[in-house]
Amino acid sequence: MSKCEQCIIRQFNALRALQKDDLIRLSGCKTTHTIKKGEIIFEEGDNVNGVYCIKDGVCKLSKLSANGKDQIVKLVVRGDLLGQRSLISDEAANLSAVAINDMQVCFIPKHEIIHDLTHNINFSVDMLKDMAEELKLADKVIVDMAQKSVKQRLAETLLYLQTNFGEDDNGFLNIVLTRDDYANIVGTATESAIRILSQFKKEGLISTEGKQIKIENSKALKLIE
Amino acid sequence: MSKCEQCIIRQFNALRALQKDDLIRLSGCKTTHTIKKGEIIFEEGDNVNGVYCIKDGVCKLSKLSANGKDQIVKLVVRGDLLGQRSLISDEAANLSAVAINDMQVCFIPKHEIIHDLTHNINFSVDMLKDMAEELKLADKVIVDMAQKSVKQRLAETLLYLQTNFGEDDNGFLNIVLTRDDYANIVGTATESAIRILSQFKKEGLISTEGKQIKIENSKALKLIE
DNA sequence: AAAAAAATATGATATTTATCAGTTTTTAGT
DNA sequence: ACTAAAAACTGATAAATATCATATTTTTTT
Repeated sequence: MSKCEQCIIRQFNALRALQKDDLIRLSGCKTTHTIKKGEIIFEEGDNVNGVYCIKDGVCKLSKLSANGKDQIVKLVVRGDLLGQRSLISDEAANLSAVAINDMQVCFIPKHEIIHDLTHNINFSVDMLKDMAEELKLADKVIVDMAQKSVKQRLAETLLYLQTNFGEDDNGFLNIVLTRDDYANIVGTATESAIRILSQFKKEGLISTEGKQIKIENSKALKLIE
Repeated sequence: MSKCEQCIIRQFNALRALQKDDLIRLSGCKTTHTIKKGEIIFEEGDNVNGVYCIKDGVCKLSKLSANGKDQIVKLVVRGDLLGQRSLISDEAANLSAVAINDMQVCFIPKHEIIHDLTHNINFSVDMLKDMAEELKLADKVIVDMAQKSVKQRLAETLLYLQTNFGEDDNGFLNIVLTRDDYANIVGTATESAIRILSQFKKEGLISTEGKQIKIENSKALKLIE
């Protein structure tokens, strides 16, 4: 089993603030898990009882709305923590987490995190900084949802995926989402998302091969209105 | 000048975690301000250099979108802190803050807050809890924006104002917003907000007298779809 | 490899929301 | 109290988006 002291992933989140002895303690109580694509990590209302540190893979954080549609609020990726919001508020999960592809995660029990939060001020301040960044991003999403068209949001989502996940040797986005996921990220009907992607394809902005998407003209995508 | 040690407002925010000697120190460096309705407290891009503790009044936190419309992200009220997000991230303001009615605020310089954040773990954890709560609310707004109709959002906004600001002796909401503000909260065109309010009036769900709004049938408002 | 299921795609149409243009009412300033 | 400006309102129309129906393609299961 890998050791927290030697894990480089922690540099990407608040765990970077921990010292060697803390990390050794974490190593002793953490559990490592493989999560298959499509598996539910936790659902709204679940007691999470700890924090996941994402070593590899991606999951979607979503919330079920009254009309039965899932809204994806955030993609959680390698290096991110998962579950810290609920842990800090000491509440059941507010969002559901579902794996988008195969994942490797470490689970750190709640009491260990609480211990560090209440004894290591660097850790709590770093956690606070991470949370402040998340809040800023959430505010941006609110404004985009309220003021931009579905087409603009879908174009931005594609560009976001390009910059954050990169492209493979053939130029396809390094993350594969269903059309339904795209719809649930931009907040529209699945048919609408499909239609707009088809339109982008016709206009030569993207090309597709099954679920895979290649961005052909990112400049034009940025100019969509 | 009033003293932080005796101020009850701090019970509503993270400042509750501070001890008497910290509060006396704050009292010595804080400044008290009266802000008139419509005045700008800070704008996107400004360096805020501290945190405002709202003693009275309400302000809107908004962001200008590309199409020139302001999106109101949050109403900041008595007891709330203002400016802490930017301070923690050590960035210029991400949102603008404008007074919706006359306000009384205390301004606490940045270095004092930083001092407490890095020396008082109860304070940083409390700040973290407040921020986690804000993030949860922001996530809810994202889902509402994405999945609910303008009419639903406007109905919910009215109910939110009723529960959070209450009503005066005549039954009018204890907060007065312009139709433009309503539009900027729900993320729609001003005319659309006006039109829906008119419709609510015709249906007997609300009544109005100038800018003042009275909720006549909250049960029916909850059932809007 | 065949069958079943799921996902993608497209057309037709309905509904929602934005935009433009103009009127009336309210508010603020002198 | 009068005037100018701002805000609220309404109608007509255009544009965006959702919904329903159905066909096709892709993926999964047997």
